[in-house]
Amino acid sequence: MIITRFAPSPTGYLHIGGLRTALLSYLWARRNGGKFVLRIEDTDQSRNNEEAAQAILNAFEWMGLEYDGEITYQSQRGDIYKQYLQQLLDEGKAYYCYMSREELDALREKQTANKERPRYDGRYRDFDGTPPEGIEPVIRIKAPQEGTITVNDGIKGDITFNVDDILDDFIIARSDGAPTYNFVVTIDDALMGINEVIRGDDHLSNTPKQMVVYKALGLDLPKFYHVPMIHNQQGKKLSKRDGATDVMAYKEMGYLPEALLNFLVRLGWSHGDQEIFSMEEMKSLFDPADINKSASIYNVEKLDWLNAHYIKNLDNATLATLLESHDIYLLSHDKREIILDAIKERAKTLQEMAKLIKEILDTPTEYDPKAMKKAFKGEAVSVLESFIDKLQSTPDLHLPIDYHAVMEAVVNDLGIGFGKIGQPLRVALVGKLAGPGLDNIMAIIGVEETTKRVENVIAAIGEAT
RNA sequence: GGCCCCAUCAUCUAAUGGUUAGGAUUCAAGGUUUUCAUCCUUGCCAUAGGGGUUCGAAUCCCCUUGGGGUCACCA
Repeated sequence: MIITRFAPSPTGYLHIGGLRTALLSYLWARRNGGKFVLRIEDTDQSRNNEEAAQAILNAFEWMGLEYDGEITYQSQRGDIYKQYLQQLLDEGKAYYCYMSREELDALREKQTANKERPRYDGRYRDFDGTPPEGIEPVIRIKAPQEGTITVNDGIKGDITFNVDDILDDFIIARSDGAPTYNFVVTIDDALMGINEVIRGDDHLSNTPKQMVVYKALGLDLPKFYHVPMIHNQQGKKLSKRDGATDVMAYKEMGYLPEALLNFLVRLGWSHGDQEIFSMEEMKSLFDPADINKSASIYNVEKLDWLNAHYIKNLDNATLATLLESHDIYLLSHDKREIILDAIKERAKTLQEMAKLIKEILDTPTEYDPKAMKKAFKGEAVSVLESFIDKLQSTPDLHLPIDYHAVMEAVVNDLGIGFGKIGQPLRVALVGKLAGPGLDNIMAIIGVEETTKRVENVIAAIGEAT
């Protein structure tokens, strides 16, 4: 059975790049009927906090990503790590190193000055003398000192490192006894039965180290997939300065989870010419082996297009529910269907939808001067007056077609084109020259409010002249 | 700087030795729409450069250039 994982360190919110590797791991597990587990890497006490872990969970919930089993917290597994640390010590595969930070720094400085690679020189590797006083030792692992290590990556193929270029006896436990990242990741992945690791390729250089730990512990290696990074417009790794990187910020901006997931799965992966993927399709089609080797640039325009697509295809009840977090309450509004049908093809985000709905529901408080100038030349005022008369004298106005009939009657009576009434009426209703169909707007706000808005604009024209 | 990775339209990608290099987003034009948006049609735009191998190269090899990642008692 394939078991994948997502292992964030809770130092803040869930990052969009993290969400992507989580999604890919999730999809691959689901496609294979395997498991997708979650591990919180909270070993660094000073940087972690509970809110951050909760924020990650919230984002998972919003996205609809379900993990299997219980969450593993590294902070609760100290005893396990100690046990394996002791095992390596007992087997002579790791050792105490009494070098002080100052000595280490000095060594590194000297090496850098000599244009050598900064590395630990192994001075305590075979030490059996009396340890110096007053030094709390770190534990280092005996890493191979020659030869090569090859990572068999499922995306990039075989990558061979020269041990001499990249390794030294790296620290697996700090002087306070706390185990380090490359050590605990290995133990956890192995103990949790994770056999397929899908992670960002910024981890590629960690992999040889982790392989050293796997080997020392006699554990089976998982299959690795190192997914290329997401870059910003400048071609650099996406960072906080690049705008929205917090997954939950997308909720606030009015993006739908399905749009964001669809967008992320298509970054670096494709299936023929298909652009739209439902969750079910992703689960049955995604394969990490098909991921591109190159980094991809994060491009909001495609996300906007996808989001608009998903909004258009959402049913109105769901839409109304979602809009409540954007201060629009339509669930029991009697014109709900007309409103949403009129708006949902015009917005890229829920936030934008909310704005457009407010523009219809709220009486305009100001008029775009350019629109006024353009709409109110010639007989516009008297056309509007005729329209109001007709409106008042027509009974049973409910649906958009009813209002449309009134407009039609007026243009026929006066022998004018639709534009002659459409433009001034539009300015009266929403204050500008763009927006949904006039018949829809009037059906939503009703005869009384329509009349009021027309009277308002006529009054405003009177003031202006 | 050492090591590693990468390279097809502006962007996301397809084409696993033979295609007029395809699709999508963006942009532009036209149509539909009283307007705007949607939608439909059309258009613009790419194999980084140089050498090989081959009847034939975006595809395989080498070099160059460019970009990225990583080098902690962080994760």
